[in-house]
Amino acid sequence: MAEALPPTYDPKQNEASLYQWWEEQGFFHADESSGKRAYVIPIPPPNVTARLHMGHGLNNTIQDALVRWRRMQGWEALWIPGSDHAGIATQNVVERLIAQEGKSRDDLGREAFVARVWEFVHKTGGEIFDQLRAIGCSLDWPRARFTLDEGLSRAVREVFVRLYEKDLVYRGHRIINWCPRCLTALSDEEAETQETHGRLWHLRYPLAEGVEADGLPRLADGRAYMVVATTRPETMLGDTCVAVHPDDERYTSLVGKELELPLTGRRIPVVADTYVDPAFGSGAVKITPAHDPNDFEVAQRVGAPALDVMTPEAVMNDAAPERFRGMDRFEARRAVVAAFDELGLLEKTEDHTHAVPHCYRCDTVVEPRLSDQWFVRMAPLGAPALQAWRDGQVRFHPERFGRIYEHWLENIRDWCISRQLWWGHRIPVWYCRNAECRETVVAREDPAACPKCGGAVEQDPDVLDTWFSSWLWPFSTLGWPDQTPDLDAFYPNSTLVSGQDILFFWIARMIMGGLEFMGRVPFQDVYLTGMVRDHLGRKMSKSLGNGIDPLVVVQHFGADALRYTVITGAGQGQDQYLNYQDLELAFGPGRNFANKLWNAGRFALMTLGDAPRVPVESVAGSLELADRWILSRLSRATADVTTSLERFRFQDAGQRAYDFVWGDLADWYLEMAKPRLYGDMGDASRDAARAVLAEVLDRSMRLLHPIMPFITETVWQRLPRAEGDAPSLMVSRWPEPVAAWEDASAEAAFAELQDVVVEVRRMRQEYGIQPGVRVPLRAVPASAEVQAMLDASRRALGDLARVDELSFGAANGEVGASAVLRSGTELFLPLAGVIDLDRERKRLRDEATKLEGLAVGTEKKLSNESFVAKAPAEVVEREREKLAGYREQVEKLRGKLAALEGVQ
RNA sequence: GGUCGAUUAGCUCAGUUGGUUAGAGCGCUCGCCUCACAUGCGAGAGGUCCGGGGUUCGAGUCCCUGAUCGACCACCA
Repeated sequence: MAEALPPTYDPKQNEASLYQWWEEQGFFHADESSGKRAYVIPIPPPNVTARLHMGHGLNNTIQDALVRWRRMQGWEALWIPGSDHAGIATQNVVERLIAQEGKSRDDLGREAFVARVWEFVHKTGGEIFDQLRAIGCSLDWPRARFTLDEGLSRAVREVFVRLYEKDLVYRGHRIINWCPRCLTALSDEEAETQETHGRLWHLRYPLAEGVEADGLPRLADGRAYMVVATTRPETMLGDTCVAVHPDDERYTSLVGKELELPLTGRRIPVVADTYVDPAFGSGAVKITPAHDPNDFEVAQRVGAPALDVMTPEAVMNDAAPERFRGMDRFEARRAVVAAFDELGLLEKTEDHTHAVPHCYRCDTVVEPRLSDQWFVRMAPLGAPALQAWRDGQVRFHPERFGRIYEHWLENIRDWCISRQLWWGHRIPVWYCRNAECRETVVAREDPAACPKCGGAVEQDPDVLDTWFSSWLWPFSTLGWPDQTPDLDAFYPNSTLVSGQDILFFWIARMIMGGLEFMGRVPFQDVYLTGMVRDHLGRKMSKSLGNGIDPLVVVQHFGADALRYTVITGAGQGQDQYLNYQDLELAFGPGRNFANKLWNAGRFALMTLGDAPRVPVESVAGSLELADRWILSRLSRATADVTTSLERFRFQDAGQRAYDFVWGDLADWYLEMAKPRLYGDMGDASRDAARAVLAEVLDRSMRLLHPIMPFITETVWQRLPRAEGDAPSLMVSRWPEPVAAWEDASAEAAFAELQDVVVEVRRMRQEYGIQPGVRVPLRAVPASAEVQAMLDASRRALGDLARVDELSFGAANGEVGASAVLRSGTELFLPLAGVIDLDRERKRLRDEATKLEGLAVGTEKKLSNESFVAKAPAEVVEREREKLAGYREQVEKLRGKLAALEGVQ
């Protein structure tokens, strides 16, 4: 059996088949009727057309680690897979596809286009699911959902109708963010502001003919004028007034009078509104109600009309003067500025940095546009969501995101949910075509006719924002609005793991939705991951070509290596940096760790063989120091890993398990146990070592399973099974710390042993003693206890240190290498003739000097009255002990030096 | 313009409520193909904890301030 295992672990041979076995065995399935406490994670549904990237790799690994851990702890753990129809994104992809055939969506028509998108989704949509399988995600596949499937569509419709009935959804004629490329409205969140270096143009608006005023500058022809500043000069074509502050004395006499709007021949009034900041620019603001949200509000207050001068594509329309018609907005901008300049109406141009909103899907500059759209009234939904956080019903990790959430909710604005797209949930609103009636029908079932007049109705052509289905995810996936067994068992969910970028898009809205429709927060904990960046700190992106394909990593390093790397690569909520040019640097350590586990397993197979598992309790009488030490360390590691997971400290959990397995178990215990396991130390000793080794390895695999599921299962399957064990590690029990194993004195004694061994190795290295050379070691232990420990570990110590003869006794000033350990134990290697005595003298002197320095520092500290008076007694006591220790060591070193005096 | 992060070894990161000589991995140097593992074993070098003030017996840790990088929010045209 053992010989069959190659010395190097090959993840490719294990992972896919292991995953398939888990899935076939039904281990991923959560039973809604088990009655066990439920642990549920709502997956952030990836876009249906998405391919897995490192961001998915990170947050799905964390989710899987949590689900696997809770499942092992005995919870009914549910993780439902799903994907998002991703309205704009998917529609854009398909539009590009058909564009290659020389067609537009209008050529196809709505029905055919939507059919085409479905076809595309069915063909490529499942790809990301296979990729999640490849990294080991234990998702309950038969429960997979899609935001546009029948059930979720019903939930969306129910929610829209309910909100309409409560007057929380309404149709409004407002300025919204409009993408002139996608030709749809966007929510405020979908308009991403980018810092842009632009210009601020100062334009002169002359007073209209027959209007006079004092104190204004004058043009060459004698007309007085006002100056307005703008970053978007083309919008002046749609100006319908100029606003000044009512208290601005420069302009009070002008309020109510008219200006001539250049290039248009229109006369527009000067109005007063407190929105204007008199200190900024000229203190006069051009008002373009149809193309700026603030201007729109000012116009509403002062009763100015709105004049839309652009087409949906942001091309100047027929309302613009003829010479500008048909011009793109940026072309018109240049033309307007040139025209002002020509007329002597361009006062000045300044450089100006400001935030410009861009479409989050295609990066086109957003054009504010006046239109009819559907909105959700957010204030009534936001208040309970804010309160829930304040009450501690929802907690963010890291905590600071709570304040960001709070700030957003306190300033929440209504949510524009209608999109002028074809791919998505059609808005369940019908309008009566009877011009006399015009009834609006909002209904759960499609109406055949107008309920008021019996006339024909037509459905609103728009669809809903993609996020309008996502915010229902935690309960819509469980069958809501029906009262299903799943909903009973699994709502509320438990933990949400997500990127920070969708805190507002998704997380905050889910909390609002959960409270509104289910009456309870959808989850208690929210863990926000940082971003995966390249080694230069840049976002990974297709255009920069600096991304890392998780599947390539799985191929070359294994899923466990990927998972280990992302788990241990960043602190809570911190960004992670990975070098796409050197995958070995990033993922090598994880692969090596998996290989370490593999080999620990091989070692166990070779030494434990097919012998039945013996419980540790049954060998309690013959446990040796190393046994007691490793069991104690294991219990503490178990407690630490569990605590770290509970606190969402994944990096700590991974690191702690790694340190235990590699640093304690592999480096020390396995080495010390070898002679015993080979039978050199007698049967009792061997049996004790076997029992302990089996126990410790078993528990180590359990501890690491949530992070590295494949290798741990692979090793665990080959270990001797304990009575009544589960068929798979993934459904076995999470280990508990064992108080009875924790043994401070064993740990202290073993630490002394480690000191001895390390020191011997150091001396051998220092003096270049070849591995095969036998050198006698003498040790003068500080106490009978250490003496006993050294005796007990004699064989193991010899093996580790590669010192074949050990003799314990006084060194008597004999020439050789020597060392004094922290415990006071003195080591001596008689090396006359082997070593350079001058070098040894120097080493001893240096060591003594260093210790003297430390002693002086400590002495000074202790002679400080304030320290002694104010520091805690135990701290002072510790300092005293330190000082005594330093002095003792210095004494011994001096003795050694003296012994070397005069020796050649 | 607000708010919030980050800055510790060449690189990627830990460092719990202030308290032994600030840690790990990778890289580097040296020695090892030692019967689980060379994806390994052993030893070692390497740090003004971003700068400047302050509080304290004591500061990587707390306060103030500056710098650099980053994120989020924001209607100053």
